[in-house]
Amino acid sequence: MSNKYRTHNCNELRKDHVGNDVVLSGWVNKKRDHGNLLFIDLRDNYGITQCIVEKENSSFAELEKIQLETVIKIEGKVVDRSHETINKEIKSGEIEVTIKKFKVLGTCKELPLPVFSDQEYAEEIRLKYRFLDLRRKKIHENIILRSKVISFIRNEMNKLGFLEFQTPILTSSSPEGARDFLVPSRLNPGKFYALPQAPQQFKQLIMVSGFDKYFQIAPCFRDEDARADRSPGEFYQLDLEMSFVEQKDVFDVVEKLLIRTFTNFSNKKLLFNKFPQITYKDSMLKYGSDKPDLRNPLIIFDITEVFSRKDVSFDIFKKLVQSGSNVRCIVTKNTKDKPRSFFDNIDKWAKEQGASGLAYFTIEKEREVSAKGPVGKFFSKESLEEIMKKTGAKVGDSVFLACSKLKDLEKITSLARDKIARELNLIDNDTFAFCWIVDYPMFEKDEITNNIKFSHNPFSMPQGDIEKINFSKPLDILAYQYDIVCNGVELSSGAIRNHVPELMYKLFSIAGYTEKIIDEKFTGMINALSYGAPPHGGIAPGIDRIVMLLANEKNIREVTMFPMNQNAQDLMMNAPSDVSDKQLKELNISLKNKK
RNA sequence: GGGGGUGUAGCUCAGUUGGUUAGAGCGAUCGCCUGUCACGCGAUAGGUCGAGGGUUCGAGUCCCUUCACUCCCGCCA
Repeated sequence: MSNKYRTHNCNELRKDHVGNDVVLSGWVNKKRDHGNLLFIDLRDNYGITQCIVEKENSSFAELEKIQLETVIKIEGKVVDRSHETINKEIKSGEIEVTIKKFKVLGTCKELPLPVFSDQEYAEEIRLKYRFLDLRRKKIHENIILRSKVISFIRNEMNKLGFLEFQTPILTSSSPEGARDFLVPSRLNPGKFYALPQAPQQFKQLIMVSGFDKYFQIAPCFRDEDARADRSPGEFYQLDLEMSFVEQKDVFDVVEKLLIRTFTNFSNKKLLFNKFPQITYKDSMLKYGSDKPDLRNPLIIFDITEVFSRKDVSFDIFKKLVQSGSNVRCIVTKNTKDKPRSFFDNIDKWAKEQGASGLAYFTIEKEREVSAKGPVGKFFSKESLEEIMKKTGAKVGDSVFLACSKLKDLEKITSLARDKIARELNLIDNDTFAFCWIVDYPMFEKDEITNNIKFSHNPFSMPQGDIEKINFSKPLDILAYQYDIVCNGVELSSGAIRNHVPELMYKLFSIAGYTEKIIDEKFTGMINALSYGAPPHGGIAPGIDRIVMLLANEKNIREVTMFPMNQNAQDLMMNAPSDVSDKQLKELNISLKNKK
């Protein structure tokens, strides 16, 4: 491509072009002014070309004063650089362009933040001037990576026989799940659309419509509070659904896709080429979480039973155990020589996390096995041997113990597992460890109300023979519901769906929904399932988190072009904002507390 | 809704036990400089120390309130 702005881009000229007259356009990345000789690094999306102008040139004075980040067009000749002046850092470093003429295409005011700099700077200013921030190398490359990953995934999905469809953005609010974003309807006063939290019902309807395999890079909207790995408001999923499949068929497709994507875009090793499948129950016990980081070799063991032994005199824990608490522990290998401060810091850290601390002891053996450390004296030789048998701990290892009610216990041991591994440097940052978490329970008990509620997706298929499910023990019902986790990051969840209307009514009734409510709230779905629905299932991996892992970023805003801040405000566009009285009137809305 | 961290020049930061006129680097402006690539050298401008209140002879520093940003908990089928 050659036009009045450029004959080449800023990463195109090489030794072969020496002698050519060229036109380049781009941003003034950097100037180096030697008084009678001026270097200008001209930058565009593709790279940098060093341009040079000498005092004799009539443009010299003007170029010398030009503000960084001004957009200019230069006309000049490509010249060879002498051997000593070659810059190996840039691809065009063997040549430079002597400027004959130049023209300012876009002026630039004094910059609120430096573009050419590796400095970190305040989020607020970055978001307000996102267009400047996005010029910076790191984030510019992240956004390009994101584009490439999405395009690669599209291509792979097409190859796997999936069809891409768009689903509505203005849809109906649903009673389950996160808080909805609502959109008032002008033509239907007093009624609201909701933005989709996911195209869940639509993708199932697509299956009922007979399309067999669907995918979409789908925007999802949930009005929940932000986290480092969670944008407020909106995010993207690779939403996919397949008909006439079992769980393993979904797994095959997704494993194939993720392995291809991750090997294509990262040099990190995959710890497992076949993703291990861990049941929810096992994961909660061994890792204290349903999103375990399997790069971390530490495992949590339940040793509650040990605290009913007569030869254990750890009375605080024993009393707690009697009142229904559990004891779980983490064993660290060969840590007998770690300084006291190592253990105490972890105990102190645990207290900061809101736990009552982490007790610890180290197993030693002179004549016989004994435990050293503040609580070591409470354990007899035999009780230690039982712990060693249960946990695989050996002489020289240390045992960290926590005791509390199950939910708190899972939380603190999960955090401790991560903390201790980081302290001991046990996590290999150059690997990706994927796994499936499977066999989620269909229901759980609401801790506050004590009511039975859906633990995940209410449209999931319960496991087992439908005729034989024992609905009187809902908490024992497992679902064909699964998550993918990578390096402790929850990448997606999915399920084989319940396509049997009678079963759906039954399950919803357990969670407290009458037939009338279901008919009202899930009209489209329940209706569709009554007209010949195929068995189907799917999953929806989070695009943003995939790109985060590939870009090695801890914050989702580093892979999002125009993110909102933690308070769900777009500082660049000034959203959300006030609207006119006319707009409100049209929508039949009056504000309760107007400023 | 709750807890932690941060807030000093356009940007990144320093600022001791509360003590004189609040500093540095980058950027900006002006000057010098022909081989740099984080060019170099010299000078100048630039401050509501987030805001408000309090303690004190005296507050960037201590206390209270509040705002903004951020991390976490809750929340996220």
